[in-house]
Amino acid sequence: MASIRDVAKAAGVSLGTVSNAINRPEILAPRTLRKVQKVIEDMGFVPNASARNLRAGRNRVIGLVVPDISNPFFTDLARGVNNAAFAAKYVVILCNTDESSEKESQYLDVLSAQNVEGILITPARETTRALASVTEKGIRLALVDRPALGLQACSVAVNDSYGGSLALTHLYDLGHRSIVLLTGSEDIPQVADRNAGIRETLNEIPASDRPNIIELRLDSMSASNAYSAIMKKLESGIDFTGVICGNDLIALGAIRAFREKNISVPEDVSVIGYDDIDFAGSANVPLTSISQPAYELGYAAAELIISECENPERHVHQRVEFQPRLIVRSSTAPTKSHRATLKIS
Amino acid sequence: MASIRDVAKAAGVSLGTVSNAINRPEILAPRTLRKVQKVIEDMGFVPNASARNLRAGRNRVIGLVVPDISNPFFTDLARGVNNAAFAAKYVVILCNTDESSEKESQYLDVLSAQNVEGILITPARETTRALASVTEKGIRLALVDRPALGLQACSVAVNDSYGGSLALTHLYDLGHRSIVLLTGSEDIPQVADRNAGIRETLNEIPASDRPNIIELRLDSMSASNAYSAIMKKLESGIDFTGVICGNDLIALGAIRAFREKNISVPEDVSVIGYDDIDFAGSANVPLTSISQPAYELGYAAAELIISECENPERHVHQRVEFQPRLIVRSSTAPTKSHRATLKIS
DNA sequence: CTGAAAGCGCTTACAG
DNA sequence: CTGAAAGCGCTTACAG
Repeated sequence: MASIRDVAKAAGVSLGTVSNAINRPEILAPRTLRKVQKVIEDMGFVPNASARNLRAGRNRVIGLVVPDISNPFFTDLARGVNNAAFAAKYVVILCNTDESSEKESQYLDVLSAQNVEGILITPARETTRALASVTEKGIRLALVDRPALGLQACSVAVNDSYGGSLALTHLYDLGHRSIVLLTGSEDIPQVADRNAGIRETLNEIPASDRPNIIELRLDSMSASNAYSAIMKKLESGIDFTGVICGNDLIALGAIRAFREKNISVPEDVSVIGYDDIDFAGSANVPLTSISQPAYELGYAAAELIISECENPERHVHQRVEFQPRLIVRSSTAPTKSHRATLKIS
Repeated sequence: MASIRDVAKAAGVSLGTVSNAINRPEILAPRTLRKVQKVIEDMGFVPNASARNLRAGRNRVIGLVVPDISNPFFTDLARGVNNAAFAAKYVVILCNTDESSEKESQYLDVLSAQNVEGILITPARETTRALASVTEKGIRLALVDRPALGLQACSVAVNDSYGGSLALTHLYDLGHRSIVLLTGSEDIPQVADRNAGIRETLNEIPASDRPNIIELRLDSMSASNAYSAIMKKLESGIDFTGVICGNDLIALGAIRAFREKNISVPEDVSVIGYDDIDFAGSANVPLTSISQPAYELGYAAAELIISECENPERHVHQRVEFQPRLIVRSSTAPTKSHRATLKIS
């Protein structure tokens, strides 16, 4: 590889002059500058980043650690992070942990060995120790979709509790009073928070009018699991008019089960999803869903950590919270009795 | 940040000894080694990567440039790249170009400024010049899902022409003789290759028995576009029994249109998708599709470029080609006349 | 087995 | 405006 010394020799100037041509072109005599630039161009010279970074004491690299990049939520998040980084001339190392906390801590070591300036992470449960040791090494941290739990770090999140509340309120307003909650394990913080939001909202409703909630837990939040769960539930008849789903795939699986049993959505049963995946709007029954601003979340997280890297002393840790939004499509409708009521009034 | 010099001072040894403790622990006296390791541990010391890389002349960083990380194909590809890199202790910088060749060339500059050792890229059309200049700078290249076009580079690809052939042969074997080809612009190389595969296979069939192909082109390969295109096509009646789709979303959109017109899939019309996305198996009508080994593609590409980085002189450029696979589910079936024929024989 | 020294490629005061 | 020199943090022969 050509070095700055080769360029200097070829251009007949000193080594410092070449460096100035690259970093402070305005202080060179125009003729000298042109001469040097031409040689750089001709040789295809690119300064050695390691040497530059060694001098500068920084490298404009950040790491992004996610549990599952195949999940559309994290894909969008990654896009947001990338675009924010690109705009600030930073670069992102992507680390996909496949939900394994062992792999997560290995990746943290890799990133620290790379001396990244900051790490954006949606940590697995119980990895606060590994994270604390990262911050001790002077690497800045921003937590995505998780509370900071006493760590010196910024965090960005979606208000999941509000998301749960949105879903329940929507069905409640449509007159639903018996609702299936079809979701995953409460070990998943997002699931727990949404359920908490649902319970809270429930308690604000006078007991006489309070919807009855039937909880069904899925091992894995997939369409096929949801299909089976609803098929099984329907064996004992149908004692509900609405379903709140943990994500859109669950909603699609549930709708398939209803259709197979000739139960019409939304005439007989309303179904609401979560995440508002790309496909939600093009489904057979376009899905009502809760949209999470994953891209914005990633963009904001990257901006936070980059601003911390650029201005460590002036930086104050903060928590940014985004609100999910209800997207109403065709999979939810007023209950029959509610429609009747509406006609009367 | 602590440096190797601080560690040496704290441990009461020379600077070279600390370095040896890190890089060649076996040559130190056990007592000295333990002493130094303890200090390293206590201080949370991490060697400066820039300095190491400057000495070593390499940094174990590769770049991955993709047009759209939201596309499940590229998401899976990225997972493969990441896992291969992780296994080889490399790290991946992710670059998402949003299909813009301007952004692509900016990213190439960024990556070259970072002095990555290699770049994996699915290039936009007409960027061979930018790529050539990258290789001139001594950065190794591997092309993903594109021919190398005279570049000094390895390449990995899926045999798209064979994929097209698989789809056509499947419908042909089921007795379909009038088939709609619902796909995107031939400017997209994959689309062009698949269509070429279809035409080739067509020509191998005796003219008397050769299926009639009706081509419909979509501006954008989305479910809603496909829905509209099929709705419009059906206005003039139904003169086909099968549909070959450019991707699974198109297939899902088409099926929705058929259902709305009370045309049953697969009894009246067979529909075959492409990509075998996660959701294909859980759709209302589980989709027959062509599966592309995206993860494997990424893994192989990363392995190729890493082996080139590790052994530049022994390396020989190569092209690795993967075969797509036909995944038969419930959206395709024999035509009615074919079923009759089967009964007779 | 340990320690002093050279050098990786660059940037930036500093003297001219 | 130009050029010689120091030093960023590390690794690795080399002498002891």
